[in-house]
Amino acid sequence: MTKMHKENNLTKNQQIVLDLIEKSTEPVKAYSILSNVKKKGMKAPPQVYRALEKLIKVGKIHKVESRNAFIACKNTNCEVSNATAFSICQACEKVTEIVNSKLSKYLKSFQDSTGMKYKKYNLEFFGLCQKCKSK
Amino acid sequence: MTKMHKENNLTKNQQIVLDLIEKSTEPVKAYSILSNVKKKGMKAPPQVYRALEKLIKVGKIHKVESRNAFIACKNTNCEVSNATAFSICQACEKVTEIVNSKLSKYLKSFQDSTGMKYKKYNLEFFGLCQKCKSK
DNA sequence: ATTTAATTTGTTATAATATAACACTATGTA
DNA sequence: TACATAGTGTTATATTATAACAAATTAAAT
Ligand SMILES: [Zn+2]
Ligand SMILES: [Zn+2]
Ligand SMILES: [Zn+2]
Ligand SMILES: [Zn+2]
Repeated sequence: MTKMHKENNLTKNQQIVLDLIEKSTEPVKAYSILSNVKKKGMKAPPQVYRALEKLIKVGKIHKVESRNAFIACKNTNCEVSNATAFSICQACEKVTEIVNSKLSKYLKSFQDSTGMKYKKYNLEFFGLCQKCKSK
Repeated sequence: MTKMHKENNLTKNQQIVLDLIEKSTEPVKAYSILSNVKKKGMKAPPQVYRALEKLIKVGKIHKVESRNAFIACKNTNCEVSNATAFSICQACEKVTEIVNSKLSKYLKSFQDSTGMKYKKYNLEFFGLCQKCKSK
């Protein structure tokens, strides 16, 4: 069969899932993805979770751990997903990826007392967004 | 009935769950807690999850989001759980709470470009611990 | 071109994590 | 007492995620 993807090296299923996540303005949950891609032929959870796993690996998306949801990367694939930071509104659940080079430099060079060297971090900030704050 | 707790204001179930988590040297999963407290009379998931919720609220324990597991606070209840940082070994899954005032000061005062003010953060670092690094 | 290895797929089933709902009990305060 | 708040025990169910396996596809190597 011919190649099934656009200009990158994603497979058909991976591209379907990525397209859906990129179109969304909010984090998307795995089973919401599943129900939305059934019309495209993806029928079962493993198909979705496999695509998600690959997309995370290549840095196209991130998992928002505290929400069990997935969001498209807005930051040049976050050096393959090893340095992620999010801002989460506790009222409306809006999630934004934080792009801040000072923060990422600080965290990438962080050394704890045990001398452990980190390869990766994930940071989630919680609060109220402008909109919710002014209500 | 008489008071069911030790010197704090935890209930019997909350204290049972806290004792178990504090005794553990590694993060504990909810269903592992459940199976270990059945002999103490806690029989169903909601009993465990309610205790966990309260313990998190008062800062006695934290949830390690990327692992869906719970760990006792080692840091004066982290100002009621609003500023947490963990070091996670990707090989042996050892998890340590990071106590570092420079880091917490930096993150507590962090301001992003949207002007959103944060009430809470959770940071998870991933890498190899000393032991696993030298293998 | 044929073999090989690595990856991805489709599928069924099931595991693991977490919450809803409801009647009831305990506790603290007025 | 009466009231409000919080916690309990229980059953059922919702949500999130993975195991396992046969088949198909792809990339690379001979
Ligand atoms: Zn990113
Ligand atoms: Zn908001
Ligand atoms: Zn703590
Ligand atoms: Zn280790």
